[in-house]
Amino acid sequence: MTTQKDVAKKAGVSFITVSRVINNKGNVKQKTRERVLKVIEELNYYPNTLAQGLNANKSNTISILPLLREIAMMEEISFYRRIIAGVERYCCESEIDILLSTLRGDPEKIDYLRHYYLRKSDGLILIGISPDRLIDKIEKDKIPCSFIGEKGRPGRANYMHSDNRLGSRQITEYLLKNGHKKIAYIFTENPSTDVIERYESFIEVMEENRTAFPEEYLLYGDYMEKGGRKAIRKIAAMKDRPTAIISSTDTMALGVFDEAKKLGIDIPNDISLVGFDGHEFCQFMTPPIATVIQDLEGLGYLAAKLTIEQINDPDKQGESHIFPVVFEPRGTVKSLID
Amino acid sequence: MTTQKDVAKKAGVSFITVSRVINNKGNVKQKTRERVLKVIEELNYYPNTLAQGLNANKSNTISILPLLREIAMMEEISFYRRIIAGVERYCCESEIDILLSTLRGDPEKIDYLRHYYLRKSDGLILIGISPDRLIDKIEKDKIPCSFIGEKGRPGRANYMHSDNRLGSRQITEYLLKNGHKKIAYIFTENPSTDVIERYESFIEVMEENRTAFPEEYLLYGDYMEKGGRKAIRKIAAMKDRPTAIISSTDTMALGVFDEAKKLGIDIPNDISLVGFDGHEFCQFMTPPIATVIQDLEGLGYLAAKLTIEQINDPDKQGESHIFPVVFEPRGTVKSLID
DNA sequence: TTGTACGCGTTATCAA
DNA sequence: TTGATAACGCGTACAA
Repeated sequence: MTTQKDVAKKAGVSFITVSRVINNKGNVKQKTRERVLKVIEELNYYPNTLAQGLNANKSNTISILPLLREIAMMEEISFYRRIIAGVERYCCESEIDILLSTLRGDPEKIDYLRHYYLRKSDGLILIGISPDRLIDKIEKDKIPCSFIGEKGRPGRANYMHSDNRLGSRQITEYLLKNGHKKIAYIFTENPSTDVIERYESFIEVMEENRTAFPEEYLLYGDYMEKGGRKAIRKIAAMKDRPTAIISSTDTMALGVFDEAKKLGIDIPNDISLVGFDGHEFCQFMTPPIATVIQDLEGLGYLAAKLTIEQINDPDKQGESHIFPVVFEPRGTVKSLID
Repeated sequence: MTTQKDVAKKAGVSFITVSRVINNKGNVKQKTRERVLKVIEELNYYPNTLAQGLNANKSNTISILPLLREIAMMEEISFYRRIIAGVERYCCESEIDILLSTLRGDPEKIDYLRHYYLRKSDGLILIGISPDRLIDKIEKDKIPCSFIGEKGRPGRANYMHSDNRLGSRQITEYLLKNGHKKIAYIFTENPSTDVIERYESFIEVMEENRTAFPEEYLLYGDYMEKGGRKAIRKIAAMKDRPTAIISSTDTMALGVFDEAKKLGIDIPNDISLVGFDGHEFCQFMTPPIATVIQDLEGLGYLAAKLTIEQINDPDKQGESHIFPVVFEPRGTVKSLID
């Protein structure tokens, strides 16, 4: 391995001069600098970031930590990738590298701050992880971090999530306005914060509009297609079928969509359907599936930005942001009003 | 920050004993070990991996380096995320962390080995990156690495890719067997190695079967939906339309599919369509799009496995693997034979 | 403008 | 079984 010493020797200077050159710090005579740079090139010298990090007690990395529920693997991976793309876009500009560590297993037992303490990650971006158990340590050790998809009290951490309530409100109001009175809802087992908000907002709007929501119409899925398939089969068997279905996630909506076809149920003529998430595939279905589009890349970008700002300014307060969403009613919703 | 010294002081031992305890090396009296472990717990001590890495000149990380052509951003992100999922699955088991660094910009100017030299990544997984310019350094410095989607001469590096030739052969033979004689092909501008292989194999089979492939039927897309849309519009304007279209990628096939609908062209009754890649969305279209399914997660998993094996055994030779693919003829292909 | 001495937290080597 | 010392590569503080 080539070190500063090797470069220094060959360039006929002391190694500290080499350090000055690569960091553009201190005064180095132009001629010396050029000579050193030439030797660096010749010897294929790279500074050792481990040593730099040890010295400065920082590593110029941030860690992205998505929590993966085993059950929803591919679904979440696709979801996370878009967030990560946003993080990457910001980090690219800041010359910060990214440690990716998808977390699996029992959420109660995972050591979420491990990367900060162990790897000296300068900051953390936590996706789908509850701040409750972590916030004390974060405040105490001033850990720069952002929670995506969660809310929390103002303090050190940043919080950001999509406006699930608004999206859900828009869906529900749109369906009601179009004459739907019998609406089924596909909730999930082990719901995430996002999914809970969507459901709560749905109930709220239904109550505001004094529309009945019989228990029978509340179904549970598993985040995945399979859950949607199960749900539509249950609905198919009902005596009094709903005229519309709202699914907590696009993937379950997809399951409903595909299984309905097999059951001979016509969407939207027999039943209308709306999803939530904004997956790309929705728009290519026949008909295109109505959904709420989120700015996942934007979430990731902002998380990176705020986290890195805190790294550079340890006293910066945390921020909370709610990201706007766009409800797109598409071909899967039929108006019952002539 | 808590260091070995702090633990040592509180436990009433020298710091070297602490080191022995956390590494399970050397002899430490059981009672001392327990006392040290207790203090480690109390002080929330984590070893500093930067210091460990500096000492051992390795970092216990591997870098994933996907090359991103600007033009095909979301497409490639979706492609890469499945490979990365495979890498993660293996690394998880090996307690190795992952540095993710999506590369953008001019492929000729990117420093692909930067992570190895700078960050002391123990190994590299390069996706969609040509080995040509790198292989000398890799051999010289014995860099553990795997190229996904590329071929190369046996040596230090590992190479793995899907069996594009076989997939393409299966598609073409299937179409011919079903009576298609006029087949259009959507190739790409700036084709990747994968895409070139698919095309070459297509031509090979056409020649073997002495089937004419007029120049007019060779179209060029941009990897994306848009390319597919452009292609089908050209085809729609032809006097002598093909009876089938093979698209180099699923995403372009999707463009063909969606745009055909708008043009009033019925797939498969007017024209048959086959894609390549195995994207999930294909199966949910109406009708489902025929495609060649690849084991992307398997590619990632194997790349991680071979790379890490080389890290642990510096003299291990590189391996080459061709991954089997599965052609799934689906609803978008119509037989012309009664 | 350039150089020397020291410390970052860890592990390896040798000594007790 | 335990401890002292040196070394990993770099940057800071201070000196020349």
